[in-house]
Amino acid sequence: MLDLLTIGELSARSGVAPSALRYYERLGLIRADRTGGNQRRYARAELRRVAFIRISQQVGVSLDEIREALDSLPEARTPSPQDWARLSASWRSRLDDRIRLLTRLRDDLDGCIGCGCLSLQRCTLYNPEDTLAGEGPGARLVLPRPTDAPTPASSLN
Amino acid sequence: MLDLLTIGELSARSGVAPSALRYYERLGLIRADRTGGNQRRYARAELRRVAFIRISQQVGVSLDEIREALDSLPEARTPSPQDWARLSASWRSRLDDRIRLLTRLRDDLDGCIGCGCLSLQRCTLYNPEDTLAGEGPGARLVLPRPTDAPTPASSLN
DNA sequence: CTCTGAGTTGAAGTGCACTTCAACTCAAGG
DNA sequence: CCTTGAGTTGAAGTGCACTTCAACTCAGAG
Repeated sequence: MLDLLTIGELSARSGVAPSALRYYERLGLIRADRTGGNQRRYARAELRRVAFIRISQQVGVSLDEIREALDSLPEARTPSPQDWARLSASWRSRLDDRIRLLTRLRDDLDGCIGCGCLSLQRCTLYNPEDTLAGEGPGARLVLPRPTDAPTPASSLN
Repeated sequence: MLDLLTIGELSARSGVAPSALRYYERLGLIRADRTGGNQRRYARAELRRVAFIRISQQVGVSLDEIREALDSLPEARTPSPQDWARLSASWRSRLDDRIRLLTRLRDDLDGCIGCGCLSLQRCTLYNPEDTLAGEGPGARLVLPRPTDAPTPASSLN
């Protein structure tokens, strides 16, 4: 059966606010059919896209990159489990990197904070070389490299 | 020797842009003396504060919370290594939570994405119980909301 | 048919963490 | 003294990910 969802239903089932769903649609991350009265109707497959979006955000991926990833899904048919697995696998090294960074941070935190090494940029804790993009408002784990400051490498000379 | 740093020097040594340092000062995260000509001069101890700020950001803490934590440092004397250790310890459970979440995400990613469970809110991957506060639309799925974490101020006194 | 709740739009607003800008002063070398 | 680079300010701008708003229409129950 076709079983199309209203925006309210998709919101309730995904836990994502209707305004966010409309925003995602504007960015091209999800799509909706329209009724005669111009209301959105979502295929059930969109639920999976929304799930993928939210999970990807947790990995630290921007909506723009998520859109690129979603664009690689087949348009003709409903994506298969394999299609989704391929996509999720592409985030995996990113996830690994982030876990590594946070683990190192945790293991070094007590021993390192307060000691002299924190004054220096060469401390691995302070200056992780695998800096990643931001994660969204309020949840930024690793900040983008400041642009008008000298790079750490050069400034230590 | 007192060895005060200019904003440019602090920027170079910390890797943080001068504009960001001024911003931190406005928020009350760091402080500076002034020369007769109104230029900022930073004590060396500020370098450690900046380091703490950047590390804390990587843990996922907002500047506002970092300010609260820094406010708990002794004002009269230069903070000791123990003072810093106490502060860093307060981020630790947060870091643990974050690592746990990402690890689960990584371990479940391949197996779970694409399967039917992603359509459901009860999927642990999609809807980790330790981060979901509300249930209405607009409820953030994962962006770390420190509802359970002890506030730095209370936990440190 | 009426009523109400759910949906529609574009535009503007929010919050965070900064950055950029213009217009200006200061500090240090030659 | 002059020049240049570094520093100063408040105000405004940026980018992301949304949310809120006003004004409106639609869909389904009674």
